[in-house]
Amino acid sequence: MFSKATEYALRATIYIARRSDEKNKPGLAEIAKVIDSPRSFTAKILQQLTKNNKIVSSVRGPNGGFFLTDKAKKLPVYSILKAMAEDEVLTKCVLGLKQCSETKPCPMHAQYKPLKQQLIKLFETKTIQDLASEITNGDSVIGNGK
Amino acid sequence: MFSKATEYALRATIYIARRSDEKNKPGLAEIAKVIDSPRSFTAKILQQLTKNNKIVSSVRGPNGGFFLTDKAKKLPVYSILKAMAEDEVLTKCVLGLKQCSETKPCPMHAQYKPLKQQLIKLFETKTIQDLASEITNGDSVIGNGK
DNA sequence: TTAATTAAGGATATTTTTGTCCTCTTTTTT
DNA sequence: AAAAAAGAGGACAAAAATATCCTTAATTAA
Ligand code: FES
Ligand code: FES
Repeated sequence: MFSKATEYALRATIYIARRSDEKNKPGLAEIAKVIDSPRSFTAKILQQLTKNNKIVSSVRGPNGGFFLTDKAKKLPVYSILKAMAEDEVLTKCVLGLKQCSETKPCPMHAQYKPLKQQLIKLFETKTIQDLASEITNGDSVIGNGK
Repeated sequence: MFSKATEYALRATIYIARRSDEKNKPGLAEIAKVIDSPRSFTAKILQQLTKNNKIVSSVRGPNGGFFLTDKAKKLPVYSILKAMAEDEVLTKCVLGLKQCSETKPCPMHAQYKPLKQQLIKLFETKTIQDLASEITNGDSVIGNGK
C-alpha cells in the first residue's frame, strides 16, 4: 500500500512518540533497530520529517536524538502521509484514472468510494499519540520489542 | 495503491473484456490509446496476463488482437492482482510489519482490519465482467472514450 | 578546550519500476 | 508464394525508490 519509506516513517514516528519526553530521546541506532529498518535510510526519512514538516524534532550531540513535542503527538497519522507525499495513495482512483470523480467514475468507483472514505477518515482521526498509546498499553507492537 | 503496471493491467483487461468477442479483438494500439497507457509497456503487461495466468488470450496476424474467453470474464478482479503479483498490497500489514497477525498486531491493525477485509472482499467478489458491464451501461469509464 | 557523541547533509551505489526499440514468429490476405 | 499485419520476446534505457558511506556541524561531558 505505502512505500517502504512511508512505512518506516510511520513506524519510526510512532516509536519516537512512545519513547520520547524531555529527558529521553531515542537515537537513530535504537530506532532503526527496534522498527527493523535500514539505519542510514531511516536517517534520511527522519530528516525529511524533521526539516520541512516539523513532525519530528531532534537534537544533536551526546544524549541527543529524536523526539515529538506534545503538539506533534496530537497530529493525525495522515500528516505523516502528507509529509512523505503519499497521501494521494488514499485519494486517487484505484484504477489509476487521472481524476477520481463522480462525473466520470471508473467501474470500481461506486463500491470503492465508501471504503476509501473510511480509510481516509481512519488516518485523519487517529493521532500519532493514539497509536503510541496502543503500544504502551501492550495492545500492539511496532517492531522487535521495547 | 497499486503500481502503474497493475493499473494498466486492470484497465486493459476490463477494456478487452468489454470490447472483445469471437469476431472483435482490440489490438495493442487501440487498447493503449483508449486506456491511456504507454504502448510498449502495455504490451509487456498483456504478455504477462496472457502467458502464465491465462486471463487474457491473444491471436497474432491480421485482425488479431486480445480477447477474453467467457470463462476468463467471470474471474474475480482479484485474479488480475494475483497475476501481477500485487495481491499482497491488500493483505499485508499497513505499517509494514512482517506479519499481519492477531497475536502481534500493529497499532493500526484493530481498526484497519475490517476495512482491509472489505477491500479484499470487493476485489474477490467483483468479476471482470461486472466491471466491463458498468462501462457498457454507461455508468462509468475506463479511459478516453469508446 | 578537547574529545566524544550524535544528527545533518552530500555524494554515490544498487535495485526496482517504468518504458522503448528492434527482431522474430504467427496468421491472414492478395 | 509473397506481402502485410499483428503479437511475442529479448535487449536495452531511463527514472525512481531504496540504501550506504563519508564528511560536517552541533552539543555535551570530561
Ligand atoms: S474514479 Fe476510480 S476510484 Fe473514483
Ligand atoms: S498487523 Fe498491521 S495491519 Fe495487521
